[in-house]
Amino acid sequence: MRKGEATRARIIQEAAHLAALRGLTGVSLNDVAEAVGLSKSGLFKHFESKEDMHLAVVEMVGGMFRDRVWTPAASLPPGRPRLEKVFECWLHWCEEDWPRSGCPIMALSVELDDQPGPLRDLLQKQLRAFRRTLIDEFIALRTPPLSEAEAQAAYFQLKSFVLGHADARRMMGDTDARRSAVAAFEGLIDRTARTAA
Amino acid sequence: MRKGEATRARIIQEAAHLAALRGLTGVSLNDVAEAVGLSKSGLFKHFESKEDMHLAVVEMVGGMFRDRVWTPAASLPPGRPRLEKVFECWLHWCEEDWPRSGCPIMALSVELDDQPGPLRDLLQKQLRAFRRTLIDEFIALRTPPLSEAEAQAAYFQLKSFVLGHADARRMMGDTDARRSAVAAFEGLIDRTARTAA
DNA sequence: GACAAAAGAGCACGATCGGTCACTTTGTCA
DNA sequence: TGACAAAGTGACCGATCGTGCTCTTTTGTC
Repeated sequence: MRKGEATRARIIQEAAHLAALRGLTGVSLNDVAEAVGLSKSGLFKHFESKEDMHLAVVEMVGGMFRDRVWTPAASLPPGRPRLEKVFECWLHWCEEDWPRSGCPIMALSVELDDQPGPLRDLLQKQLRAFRRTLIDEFIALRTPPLSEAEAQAAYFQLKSFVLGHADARRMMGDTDARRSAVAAFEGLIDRTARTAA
Repeated sequence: MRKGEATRARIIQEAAHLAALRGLTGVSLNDVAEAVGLSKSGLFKHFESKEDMHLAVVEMVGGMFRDRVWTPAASLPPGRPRLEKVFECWLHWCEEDWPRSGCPIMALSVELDDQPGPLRDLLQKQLRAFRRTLIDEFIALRTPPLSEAEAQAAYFQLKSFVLGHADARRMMGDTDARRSAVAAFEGLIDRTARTAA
């Protein structure tokens, strides 16, 4: 029981890393087995099928994201402190927690966004929950509170800057990506917090 | 000679569409052959290998992007008119030119960003050229002209909003994605054009 | 209308894909 | 410590992968 859970976690971790690198489609069970030091048939003691493993990957990555990006901010006061912490942790997640591969959630999003099915549904559910959380945080950024529409617009830009940061850094090799993203975000926060009473 | 070029173009077109849907890795030569109504061995009269076909796809998509997004703007006056036209055409490219699959360049970017090789190099070259063009356009947005750093920052945000638009629309099913993107972009242009003399 | 070249079909190859099964080894707990 | 389930292995399955080969059909040219 104990041993099994540990190797299962290792499998998921390796699969997530490889999937972030080459996409779910680009990773075979053999690749994962080799990376984790197991025989291919050994994997099937932990997962019923490849798709079952994919689901575990999405779930694990979603939980890890929450731990690393939201949890550190949750203990701060609502509004600006939390939002700034989330943004900082999000960039850190992309750069440091997945240094070789980039954020697996972004890779999975692009890969799954036009492939209906339980995998896409699970990812979507997690993303929607996080989005809701951050929109509420934007609402609390100002007194009087932001309208739902204003907060949604602000979240759109926040998420855009995270995506832009990843694109600039990874695809364009832009070493100033973080600076650009932080500057854009600070401008957004300033404008949003300052808008007419 | 003539006939061959036509089918070659059809192959590339189908391959690009399928690759935008499922990624280059997720598309087999059989898939492409079937989509274009050809036998698998027939493909090899037009391409030496799968990677050769991938290169043709990247090149063709890059040229098409330039035609659909930059060319319509190039005939307008420099600065704001061109930038607004580019942004509009870019969203149109994502939504209408690739309605089922989404923009293939974004899909390819995420798939290739950590896979060194001629494919990634070619894509990067095209993206860098376009980026340079738009940065120059931002520089011309205002008198006195924007500094290189200011223009780079503005381009970072423009590209971010395009990425955010695709993510919101395709992954999150946000039907207001275009409105959010346009609003964010207009804000960016206004602020950038207005900054201190 | 002959004819070379181009376009494409059909088949077969070795490798690898996801997955199954019978078996051995290892860990857990009474 | 002994028993029994869990963990892990290796051989193997049918299907599909990218690619080469030979052959037929189509196309453009003189």
